[in-house]
Amino acid sequence: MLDKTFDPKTAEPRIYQRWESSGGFAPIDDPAAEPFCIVIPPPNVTGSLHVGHALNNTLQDVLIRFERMRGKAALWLPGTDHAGIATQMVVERQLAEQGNVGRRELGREAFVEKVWAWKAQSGGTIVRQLRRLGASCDWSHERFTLDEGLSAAVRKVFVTLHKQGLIYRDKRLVNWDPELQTAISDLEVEQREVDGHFWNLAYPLADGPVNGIGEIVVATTRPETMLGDTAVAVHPGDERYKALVGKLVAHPITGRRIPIIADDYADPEKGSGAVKITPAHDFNDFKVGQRHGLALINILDDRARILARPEHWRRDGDGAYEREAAAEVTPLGLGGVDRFQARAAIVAEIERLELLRGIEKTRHVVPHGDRSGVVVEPFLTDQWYVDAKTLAQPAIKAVEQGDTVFIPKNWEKTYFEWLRNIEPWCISRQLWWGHRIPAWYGPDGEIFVEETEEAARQAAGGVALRQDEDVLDTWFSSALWPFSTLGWPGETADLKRFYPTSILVTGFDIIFFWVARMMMMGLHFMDEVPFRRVFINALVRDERGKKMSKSKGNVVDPLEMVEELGADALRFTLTAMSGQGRNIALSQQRVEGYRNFGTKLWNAARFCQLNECRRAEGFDPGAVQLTLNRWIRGEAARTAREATQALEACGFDDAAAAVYRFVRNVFCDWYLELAKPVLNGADEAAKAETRATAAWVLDVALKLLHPICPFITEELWVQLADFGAPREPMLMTARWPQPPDAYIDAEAGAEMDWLIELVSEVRSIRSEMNVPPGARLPMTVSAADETTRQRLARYGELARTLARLSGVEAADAPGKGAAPFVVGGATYALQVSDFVDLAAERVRLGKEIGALASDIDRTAKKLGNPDFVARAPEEVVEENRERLAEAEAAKAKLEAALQRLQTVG
RNA sequence: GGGCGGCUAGCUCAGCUGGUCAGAGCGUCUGGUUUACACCCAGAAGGUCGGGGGUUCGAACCCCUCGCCGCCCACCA
Repeated sequence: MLDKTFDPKTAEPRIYQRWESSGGFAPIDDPAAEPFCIVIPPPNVTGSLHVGHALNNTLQDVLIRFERMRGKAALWLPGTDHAGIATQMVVERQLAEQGNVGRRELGREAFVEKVWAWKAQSGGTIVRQLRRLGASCDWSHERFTLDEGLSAAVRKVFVTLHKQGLIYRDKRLVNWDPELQTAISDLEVEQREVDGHFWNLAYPLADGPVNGIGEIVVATTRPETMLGDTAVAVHPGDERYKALVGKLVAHPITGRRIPIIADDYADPEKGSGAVKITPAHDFNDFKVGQRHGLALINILDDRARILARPEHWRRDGDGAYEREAAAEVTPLGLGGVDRFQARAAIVAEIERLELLRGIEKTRHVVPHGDRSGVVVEPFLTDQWYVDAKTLAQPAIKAVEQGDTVFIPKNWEKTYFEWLRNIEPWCISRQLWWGHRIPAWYGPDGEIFVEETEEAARQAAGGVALRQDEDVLDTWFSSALWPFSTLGWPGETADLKRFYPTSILVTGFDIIFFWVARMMMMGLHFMDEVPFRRVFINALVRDERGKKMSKSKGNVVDPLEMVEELGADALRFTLTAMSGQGRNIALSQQRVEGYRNFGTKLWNAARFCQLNECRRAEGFDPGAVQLTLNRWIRGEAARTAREATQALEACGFDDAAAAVYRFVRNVFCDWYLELAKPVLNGADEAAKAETRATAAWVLDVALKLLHPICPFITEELWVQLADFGAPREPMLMTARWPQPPDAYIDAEAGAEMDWLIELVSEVRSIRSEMNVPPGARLPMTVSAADETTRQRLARYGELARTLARLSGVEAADAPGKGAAPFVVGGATYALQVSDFVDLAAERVRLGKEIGALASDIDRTAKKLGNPDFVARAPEEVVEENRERLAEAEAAKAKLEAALQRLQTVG
């Protein structure tokens, strides 16, 4: 016998153990089976499971379990990401907390060893948590972005792209994070709005006033960058400054003579119309500098402190840079001073020189590093770039053609927008944790890009080489994930079988970071999209629509919920709430509700067990006789169809709602209740059929629920293994139900609907009339049509039980002190005379009649409109006619009843 | 500045290609020892579908407009 309740805390880990040791997570070894593959969005190896992971992985597991049960060779390929910057930062922080020497003092090798140690120590956490959630990943396929195979793939891709000219080294401005002291990509820059100032600075003309103009005023929010100014620009059409173009100004601080140039970039509408040009510290100015052949003066070191000796660079016609001997020494003793202190010092100096022409407060957006949170500097360095523009073209085309489809589709717009405006991707990072760039430098700075040091040495003719110090952006290896994890560059059976993968499930926040780049790399190296569909799941947020984050303290810990209420309950909640394109606000109450649902299911199974509802050998649901059983078999078929279609279309919430409703509101609320009299009755044949049907329906329900709440369903499946005819030993690998549509029996459906309506109507009146629950009431039927008479003959007994009636008698009209109501083709009257408050009853009838009257009114008006009758489809018109007739009949009956009540009263 | 999404019962949300679409869950209220389940059962209340205009025989659903809210991209004169 089943226990009273299911205890997820002890049962779930036990069940998971059984699944895992069964080998059932691996794809079935049947060459004929259709492959279905999902690669997991690899979480940070040292991370832990948050609600977003819980949602994302629940949905993947639902799909994998669904397809596995449908007989496909389902592979859910798990793994983790080394997460370069994030992990390195964690370990650095840890070193600091423990009072150890820092990364640089420790040295590269020792530091990387520390990171591996940290990975060994905490790397298992998230994987354990995924298991706790019930994720049916094939752990034998687990990969890590820094493992040997994936590292080989990274080297191969890098070298190949380099040889194809799609990866190159370039000196240009990058987003530089002075805290982490590394370049970061555009995507890792976060624009934050902050308070700031416009400082209006006067630059005196170097050779005296022109046309009476002695100075030119520029505005800046970053006065310290003026140390790197190499021009002042005005708009070519700006009459005010026309005469000044070509003249020189004297740099207020350094005295350097710099030209006034004409360039469209200067906006006459903004400020004074003149703008200082600092090519080495501003992306726009960089372009202006290129157009005008300006020198670039780098004034910052890699921690964004002012250089004592600025670096002067000049670009020749081939785009090569040449360092000019720096004549200048940074004035005012600013060498080595922090950028913000320098800013204050410069402003003070300008003020002292009486060249400050005003300060305005402003709010403006300033780029910050998304990891470090500090202000990012445009910084002139040598970095490796991917020619993303070229790789993007096939990626755009593939989605345009529908080779890969986004769900919901509108995310394609976001995808296109980014790819069509893509910039070169800076992939080198000045970090130590990651894939070291496979490039070596010869004594004269020649570059050799090869997969191994040995190959590079050979290419170099055997001279001593020095490997590039930098590592690759984490997302570089992530971009290869769909094929590198399947064994590429080896020509493995997995790769052949499972690439392209079936679907990617991820959040919209990494469409650029990850999805687009996987598309680019997948198409380039595999000549085929990496996945057929991309499902963008909702983002879990707090109640204010804010992203959950540790710093805000609004984080819900999914594992706490799992511990308290079970993984099934959390999974059901997330699945049911996963409506597309929406945010999910997780509430404890909601999860409790689904925990309760699990208990409900458990008890339904217990009921079946108590009533000897064993699976019958050779049972054919298509052959059942009883209306009740024909009805529930049809409802089960309909639900199976709904759930299947919903899951095929990633309608997770629809699937969850369909099976929930079926189990709770159909099977438990009505079928089992209606079955009770049969099960307790004397008709042995009916009893046997009902028992077999109930057992069959329960199994169907367990199967349909399994992808969403795998634990409790598996437990019931196993505990009922010996309860009747044998079936598959494990639910996880049992076959998904596909009851034929022929099981749907319209006649049985109509009769049960009628019975349900009749019982509900009686219950409603009893409640409204405050009839004591225990009281059995007589009911009369009048003006019953043939159908009703037949149905009453068949189900009167059932109705009596469920509605707690003492009897159902035919009568000419509702009797005195009776509460009338209309269902189908008859008027019923519940004898509530002992309890009824006549006034209340009049009110009730009045309300009913009123509702019918307004419905009649609306419908009649519609039908009275010649345009409606003429233009609306015939079936819609007919539907309205029927509706009107029914409402009018019902209203007439109730009015007659009310009339009688009046005279009695 | 460009773009996207949202605004439907107290709360969180379903409502696909316009015609039973005004719904669900939770919460609230009322009443319940019907032998599967109080993690339960039965019943009820509650919304002029953000405002305005338009198209249509007919609009929560299409168009325009306004108003909030959120997000993404760009932007340090």
